[in-house]
Formats: sequence, C-alpha cells, structure tokens
Amino acid sequence: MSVDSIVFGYHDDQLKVLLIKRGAAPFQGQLALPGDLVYPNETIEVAAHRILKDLTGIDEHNVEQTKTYSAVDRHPVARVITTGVYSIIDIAKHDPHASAWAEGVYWTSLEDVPQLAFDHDQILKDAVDILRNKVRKEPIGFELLPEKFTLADLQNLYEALLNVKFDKANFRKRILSAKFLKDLNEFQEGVPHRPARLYSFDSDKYDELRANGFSIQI
Amino acid sequence: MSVDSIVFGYHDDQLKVLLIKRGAAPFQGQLALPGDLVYPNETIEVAAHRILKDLTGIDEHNVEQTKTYSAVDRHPVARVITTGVYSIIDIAKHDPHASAWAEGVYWTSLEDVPQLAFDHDQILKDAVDILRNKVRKEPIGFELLPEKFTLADLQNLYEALLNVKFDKANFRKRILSAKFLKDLNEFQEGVPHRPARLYSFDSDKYDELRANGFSIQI
DNA sequence: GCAAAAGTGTTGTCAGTACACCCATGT
DNA sequence: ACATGGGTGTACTGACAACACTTTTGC
Repeated sequence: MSVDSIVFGYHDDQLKVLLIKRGAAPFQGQLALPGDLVYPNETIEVAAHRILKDLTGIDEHNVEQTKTYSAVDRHPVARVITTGVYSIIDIAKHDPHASAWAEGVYWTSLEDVPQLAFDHDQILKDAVDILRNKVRKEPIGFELLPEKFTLADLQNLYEALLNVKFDKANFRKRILSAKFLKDLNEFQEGVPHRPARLYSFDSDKYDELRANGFSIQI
Repeated sequence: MSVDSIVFGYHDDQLKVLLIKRGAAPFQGQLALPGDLVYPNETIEVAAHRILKDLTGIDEHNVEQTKTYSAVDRHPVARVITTGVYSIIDIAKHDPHASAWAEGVYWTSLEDVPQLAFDHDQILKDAVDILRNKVRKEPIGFELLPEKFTLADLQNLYEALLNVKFDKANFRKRILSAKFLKDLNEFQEGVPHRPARLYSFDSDKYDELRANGFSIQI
C-alpha cells in the first residue's frame, strides 16, 4: 500500500505540479509523482503529509484523497495498491529539495508534464479533474494568497486553477455576493494605477454560511 | 487491503442499502456492509464485483469508488485498509442470499440503518453523500427502471434517491429539455386514469451530448 | 359524473453574461 | 496628459419555481 501525492502549487499566476526524478528502480531517472509506502503506524493522510514535508519542508497543509489504483500489474516489481492524495500549496513559501527517493524535484506547468512513471499520468489527470470540480463548488485556494489580497489576485488564482477567463465585473459580483470576504477598508500602495481594495477570507463567516446549507458556483 | 460494498437498491419508490449480519468475529452478529479482502489477482473493482455476485447473483453492474479508509485501528484484529465501492441495482431483479461471511442479508431503508460494525457508519454516510452529488450531475439510475418507463416513474426514482420532492411540471421540463429520453409513442394500458406516455433512455444520444460537453443539473 | 393522475401554460424572479463606461493613481 | 488597471451600471437573456389549469382514462 502506497500514497502518491499530487502537489499543486501556484506562482506567477500559474498552476504547477511537483514532480520528482526517480532515484531508484523501477523507472529510475524518469519523472514521477512523489510517493512512498504507507507505514504500519500511519494513515494514508499522515503518509502524504510526511512526503510533502520531506520534499518541501511544508508542515501545515490540507490533503484530500482522489482515487485508489489497484491494477494488478501497475507496479512492475510487486503488488502495490496506491491512493492518490492532493494538496495545494504556495510555492513562494518553500523551496523543494530532493529526498530519499527523489534525485531531483521540479515544479512543472501542467501543459509541460511529460510522460510519467507507473500509471502516474492517469493519477495526475484524475487529480486535476477532481481539483477543478471542487474549486467550482467550494472556496478553496485561499491558502495560496497573501493574508490581504485584491479581487484581481483572486480572479487570477481562479483563472489559473481552472484554466479559463472570467469577465471582471461578473466575477466580482459573484464573489462579493457570496459574502465570505471581509472588506478590510485598506488599499494597495505604490501602484501606478488606481489602488485596489484589499480583502481577506472570512472563514468564520464561511463556516456560518455553510452550516446553513449555502453553496456557490463559480 | 479490503473492499466494502455499499449496494443501493430501489424498490417501491424507496432507496435501500444492502446489509449483512456478520457470521464471524470481530463484530459477530452485528450488521455491517458486505466486504472482503482483495485477492492478489484482483483489482478493487473486481473484488467488489465478486462480493455482489456472491450475495445477490447479480453479475452485470457498475461499481464506483467512494473513499479509502486507513485509520490504523479501524480493524480491531489486524491492519486492514479498505476502499468503499458503491453500486445501484434493481432489487426486483434478484434476491440476496447469505454467503461465506454473512449469516443473513437485509435490504434496509436508509433511515432505519442501525449502528454498524467497524467504521461502516462513516463509510455509508460518505457513500450516500457521493451518490446524491453524482445523481444531480449525471443521469444515473436508469438501470433501476424498466425498459419503458413514464416520467412519473423517473420522478419517483429521483425523489427517492435524493430524498426531495419536485414540482411535476418543472421536473418534466428539465428532463425533456435534456433530450436524452426517447419518446416511444406508446402509452400505459389498463390504468384507471389518463395513460402516461412511455419513454426509454437513449444512451446513444446521451453519449453524443456528453461528448459535446453537455451537462444537466437536477 | 367523479376520482386520479397525465400533461400544459403563464407569470414573476433571479442569476449570469456582455459590454460600455467612469475612476484614481504614478510617470 | 496618458497609460494602467480598479471598479460600476445597464440591459438582455434564459433558467427555474410556483401554481393554476386542461386532458384522458376507468369505474
């Protein structure tokens, strides 16, 4: 039993995924998703946490399962069933570094991902689908923005996550009508244009709205 | 590694789930979801298929993963990681019967499910959530209706699956506008009221619509 | 005729889209 | 002044809910 982590990162308005170059057979030297066996005293989620910490030093993050892959011959050496787990992190916060099973670690734009080891192409594809589905229904991704952000920042984030473009006016209306942003009454400074209003994510308000069966569609 | 099957059935306008009474320790005599270990030559899906066939004799069905549960102490005897798998079948088609690990088999209405063995309460709850989410986005459940059915049949099915009530006129408009039903130009016979028009599910049409990025919301 | 369920039409509201326009700042 | 993005108003459309109404059958 193993875990494969799909670590999404956001930087420069781009959605990227963390890949490693395998340091050991099988598929040595080929790119793959970071993954490892689940130890006897770990849950899948704890193992995923450990993997991400080894690679990036990031300790605080949410992980979410995608699917479990059990094809008998998916691993050429032994029977290994693996569960996909994804997380979204802020690339700026930490630099990834190689570790036990990784010769090298790379942030790769989704369009530039080459063929991966094992069935990782499929695992990645499934994860992207699941992520995009989820983003449209719940306000995730706020971990990727600074504490105070502008609506344009948020729009860029969503556009990168979903790979679409939104109309500015309409995006604003939708987000603001959802009422889970706190208007800080502060503004950008030193920008060569009209300074934008700053907001923060109001998680108390969101929890309250959610408890009342509220949902948004983006 | 094991599988636990959440088998949903539909009968008399009611959504039910298949439970077994455990014939062996641990939790002997308690109700549980049917489940078994995944054999070395099986995928999770194949194992789920085998379980359902053992219990109900049903051979043809679709299975779909829910989540994988890996809490270290979820099984009191050994470390067992389990994946939830659900399917929907037509109760009328086959009678369930006890098997290797089942002393008895019962169709139980969702509201009447008692406390279950292991973490099966949680597994069932998650499966119901996932099923309801899915039903709203894709036309599943047609396996549960006879070949030819009325719009009222379909409405009853959806109401049972989702545990809600729909307005008749609006439900019809939505379903018919989706255009994946074939109007058979046939009618009910021998009913003590105006006979209803019969339809069948047009899967060719649905595949075609789906290929063009179409989706419905029910 | 009456009960029962099939099936339709009308109206109001609201969310989402497209698009044009104004505003505030640095250079 | 002007470039650059921030921010807003309006008008159109289409989906959806509510609800009242007509139709067709068996008894």
